[in-house]
Amino acid sequence: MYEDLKYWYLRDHKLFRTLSYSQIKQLCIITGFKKASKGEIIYFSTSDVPRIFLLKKGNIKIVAIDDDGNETIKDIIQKGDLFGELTLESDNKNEEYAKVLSDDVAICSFLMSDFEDLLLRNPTLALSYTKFVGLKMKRIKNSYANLISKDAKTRLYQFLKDWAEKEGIQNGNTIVLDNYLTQSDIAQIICTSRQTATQLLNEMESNNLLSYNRKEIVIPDITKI
Amino acid sequence: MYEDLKYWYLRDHKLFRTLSYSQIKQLCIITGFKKASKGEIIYFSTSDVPRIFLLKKGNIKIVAIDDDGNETIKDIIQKGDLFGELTLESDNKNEEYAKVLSDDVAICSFLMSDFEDLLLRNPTLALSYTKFVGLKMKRIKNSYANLISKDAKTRLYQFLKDWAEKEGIQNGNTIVLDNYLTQSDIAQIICTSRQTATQLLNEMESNNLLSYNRKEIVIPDITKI
DNA sequence: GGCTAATTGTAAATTAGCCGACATTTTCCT
DNA sequence: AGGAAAATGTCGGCTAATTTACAATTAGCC
Repeated sequence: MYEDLKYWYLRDHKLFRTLSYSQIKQLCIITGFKKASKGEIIYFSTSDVPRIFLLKKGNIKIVAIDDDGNETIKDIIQKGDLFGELTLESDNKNEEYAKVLSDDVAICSFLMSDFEDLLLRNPTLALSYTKFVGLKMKRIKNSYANLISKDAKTRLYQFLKDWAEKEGIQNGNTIVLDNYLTQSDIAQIICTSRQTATQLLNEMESNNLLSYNRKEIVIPDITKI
Repeated sequence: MYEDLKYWYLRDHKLFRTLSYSQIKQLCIITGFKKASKGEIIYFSTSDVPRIFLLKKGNIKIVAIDDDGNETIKDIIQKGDLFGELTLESDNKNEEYAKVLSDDVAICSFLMSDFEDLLLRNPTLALSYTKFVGLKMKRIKNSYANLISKDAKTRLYQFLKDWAEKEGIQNGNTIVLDNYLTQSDIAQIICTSRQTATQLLNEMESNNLLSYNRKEIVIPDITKI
């Protein structure tokens, strides 16, 4: 992989903004690079050395399989997100894989040990990273708090609001979302059955709260959600 | 507050183990100290400077109040836990308070800015802290994963197992838990109604899976839970 | 000791939403 | 183009669990 490309990939991420040009140049910690297209499944082979991944392009979902063989969506990773063992602790016993949601994705990865060394040498970066992880935790807490003691409808509304805020293209009160999720995906994220999600979405559609199709979701007035 | 006490309070915590005696001595970042007794409510005044808290003794619960005035238990903090804005980002808009569960507690606190400076000066500490936060995140993820798509009974069982593992006094397969929670607390933690929790606990009692009273919970055989 | 508030016990009514079963539509692949 | 697979739409029965409502017990306090 070209040095220049590596440079840009890191430079681009807000986490590395605190570093100077020469510092980034020196890193060269990116050791892996991968492209994949829609529907592909990427396994994080547990036998391998622990890695941290950086999604450069596209969307993927992290899926876990529990003992009963049920799939659970653990995370939706978007462009620019770091993922993998953010805790800097490898634990090998979890059965997880990633599935590509968007047309194609680009993922680069670096070794956890390299990243740790880097953090040790750059206290400012370490602090940014700490805040980064903390922020992620807060988001998880919030989204889970949302799941609990609220009914499916409220959860769907909240999910749509969050999604709109994060990725929606806003025009006045109108929001357009690039819909790379199936209704089944949405159902899993808000922890309900596929049928209930379908029902609620259709209900919203008849109430003119949104218009749904497989390509995009249009919310005419986000303030009504 | 005496320097010696401060020293021991920090030295005691696994997070600060990486620091030398003299380093800890130099810190003196503890700026607040508080004792409180059962039932007391501690507010984290949002007008105040952002702080990080360290629970030295006892148990407290963090309670959030949502828009409808419903109480939700956000966290149970145990002896030795750090809490507060672990994200190192202050956000002022959340209505949270802490309630003392055990007979009495001791809490010390330090300023977030002081702590940040400390992390900048000690990259190793920063790394430990990140792992610490990461671990907490992992625990939260797991406990929430447990809440979802499992029924109330399974959730109660899992909660008891976790509790037993964390704080139970084990003697063979028998576990004794110091019960500082009410059934209503337990219900909130496992996200069910108080009545359902009561019912399930009584059901377990009649099946000889545990014996419950307000002081302690005895689980004769943890392997059966 | 006795009063009050908090906690725990119990039961019936009601409901959200899961599940199974199927039809229909859309997308994808060769 | 055409067939298969995936995604979406729809329905009714079923069940866990919430809600409402009240009784009984225990703890805390003066």
